[in-house]
Amino acid sequence: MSDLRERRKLRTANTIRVAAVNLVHAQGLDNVTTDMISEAAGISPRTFFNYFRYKEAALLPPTPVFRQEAIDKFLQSRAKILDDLIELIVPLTQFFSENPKMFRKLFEISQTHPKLVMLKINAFHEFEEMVRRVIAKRLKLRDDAEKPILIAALVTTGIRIAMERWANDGSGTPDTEIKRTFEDIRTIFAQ
Amino acid sequence: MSDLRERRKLRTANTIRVAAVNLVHAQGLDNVTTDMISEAAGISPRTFFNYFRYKEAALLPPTPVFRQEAIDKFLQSRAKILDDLIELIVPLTQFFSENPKMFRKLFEISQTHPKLVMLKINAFHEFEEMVRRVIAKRLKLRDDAEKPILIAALVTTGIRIAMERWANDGSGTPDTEIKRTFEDIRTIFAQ
DNA sequence: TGCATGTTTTGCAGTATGTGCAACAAATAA
DNA sequence: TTATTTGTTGCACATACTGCAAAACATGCA
Repeated sequence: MSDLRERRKLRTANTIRVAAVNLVHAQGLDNVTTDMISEAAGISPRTFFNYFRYKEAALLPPTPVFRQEAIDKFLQSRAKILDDLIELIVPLTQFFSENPKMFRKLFEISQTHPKLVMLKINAFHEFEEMVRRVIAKRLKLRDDAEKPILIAALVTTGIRIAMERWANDGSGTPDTEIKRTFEDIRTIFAQ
Repeated sequence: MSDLRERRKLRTANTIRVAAVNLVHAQGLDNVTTDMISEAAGISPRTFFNYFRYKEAALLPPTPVFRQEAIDKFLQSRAKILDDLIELIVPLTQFFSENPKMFRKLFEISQTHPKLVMLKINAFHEFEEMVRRVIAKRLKLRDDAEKPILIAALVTTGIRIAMERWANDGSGTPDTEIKRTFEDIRTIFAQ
């Protein structure tokens, strides 16, 4: 598998994404067909489904993945797990802070249609599973043990709210919002 | 609008639900068509869509609603808001603890297909919005203020995990799992 | 009872999503 | 150049879902 081919595929996927986001932003999800997106992206209708399993998938940012070194560091650390998790996750928000325009457009779109709200929520849920697995590994527990499940759910919820805060008010960076949110969470449960 | 008509509609909706759950449980979501469900429920294919907007909607329990008296009590209480929220929400789980078989079947199904996982998550998200509104009212804040958003998200996450715990291990009742889960959450954030 | 009214169900015709398959085109390796 | 691998496309098809108007049904009232 050559490097060129891979980059070409990434570029094509991105072209489709841009076409999809723009069309949907302008006309609404229900008024945009996969044919229109393909047309705008310069590919055949069939090819659209080679890249995305369903129409709406072109409207989501690619699933983030932890860098291996970051995982290793997290697994070996003995500091508080919540702090380490935040440190592990914050770099993933870089994609958004580097493309704030695209992100806000995506965020805006995702509020216009129940289907898209659902997909956004689902993306966080998949993220939650990834976080759960890495927590289980650090705690040397099974994937489906109670502790990893609960911590992953709470942390993901915090991240979700923090990103919403950031997308809404605009000032600051994702990571300051994340820190502020988790302080708020502590306050809520401290009594 | 007579009472008879209303009850008939509820009964029909339920017939469709039962047919759908059983068929999907036996054959998997992708091998069951809306035509098959309609056939099994004794209605025409077109009528299916009079009752449910999309195929999968027949596979979800009806959205729970707070009873008005419970809301009033919650709004007027001056106790700790987290405790009051739990007290407000626990009665909603009665439907499940009263129909454990149906619930477990639903729960089982919802793990077999990404689409169904997504719908389950989405159901909790809609629940979260309901909780957020009632929190905002009690705190005399806007719906989109930070505090209601955050508290609603955290509480809903706790409930979701608690219900998963209950569905998985089987013993006990939903409300004991809810209390145990929130104690665990406190522990996680107390340091 | 029998008619008039409102409601629900149904059939039909049509659009869109999404899949399998086999032919084709293009890039890469030899 | 030729052989091989990889990606793209067209076609045929199943299924989801909608709008509309006719038919069937239930209900309220003379």
